[in-house]
Amino acid sequence: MRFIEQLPETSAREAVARLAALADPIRLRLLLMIRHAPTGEICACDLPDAVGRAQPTVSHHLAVLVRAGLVVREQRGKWAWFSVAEDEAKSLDAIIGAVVR
Amino acid sequence: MRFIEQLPETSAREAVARLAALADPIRLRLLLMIRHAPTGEICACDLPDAVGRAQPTVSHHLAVLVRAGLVVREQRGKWAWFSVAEDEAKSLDAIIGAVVR
DNA sequence: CAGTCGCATTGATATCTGTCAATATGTTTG
DNA sequence: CAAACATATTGACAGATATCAATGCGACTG
Repeated sequence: MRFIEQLPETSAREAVARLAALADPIRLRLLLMIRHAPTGEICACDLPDAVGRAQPTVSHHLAVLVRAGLVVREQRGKWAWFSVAEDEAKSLDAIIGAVVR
Repeated sequence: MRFIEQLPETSAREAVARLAALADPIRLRLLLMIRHAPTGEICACDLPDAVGRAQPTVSHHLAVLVRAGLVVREQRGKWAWFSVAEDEAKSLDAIIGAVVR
């Protein structure tokens, strides 16, 4: 582990971006629902009701998670399915375990 | 590990608060400097120069870290010293290790 | 005890973010 | 292909946040 002062700008920005993506209650809930889904993925159609936000709001939050590279979107027919990015699963579990009491 | 949907409101809020405290480039740098300081603590007097921000700005960010419970402030004579909260060190290392590439 | 020094607080401002209504886009189905 | 449906995008707005100059407040020091 290097000091962040020595990290290239882009790595520091990406680290903050990942943290910022998690630092919202709705996104954290979305991410945990996806992470713990029995099949490993969740249909976007279920999410607005699940988190109590309007459809565009959920879409926005999902876009943030995808843009941060934490979540992957797959269109399957009419529906969009979201799963945790494979190479992020370990990191996410570590972060969540460290941050949730 | 419980699902966050089942967590009491306050725990969810605290989790997000810890993440939000880290989700800023200046605060992340401050925290890493404190965490990696040879003596385990750093004098506030060195920080504005170290991160390239004005003194009130740094004071503000330090206050955020303290309020989130990640960092402890100790007044020693004229100077204020900051160290990582003892019970947060492990969690912080886990988070930082998972988020910094 | 008056002056200086270190840091916090206040106030002002610009930018960012979460939210939803309205609308657009793309997919399925009749 | 037209209608219906699922999701994304746009636009608007309120609230949060990062920043610094100015100021306040303790604590040392001469």
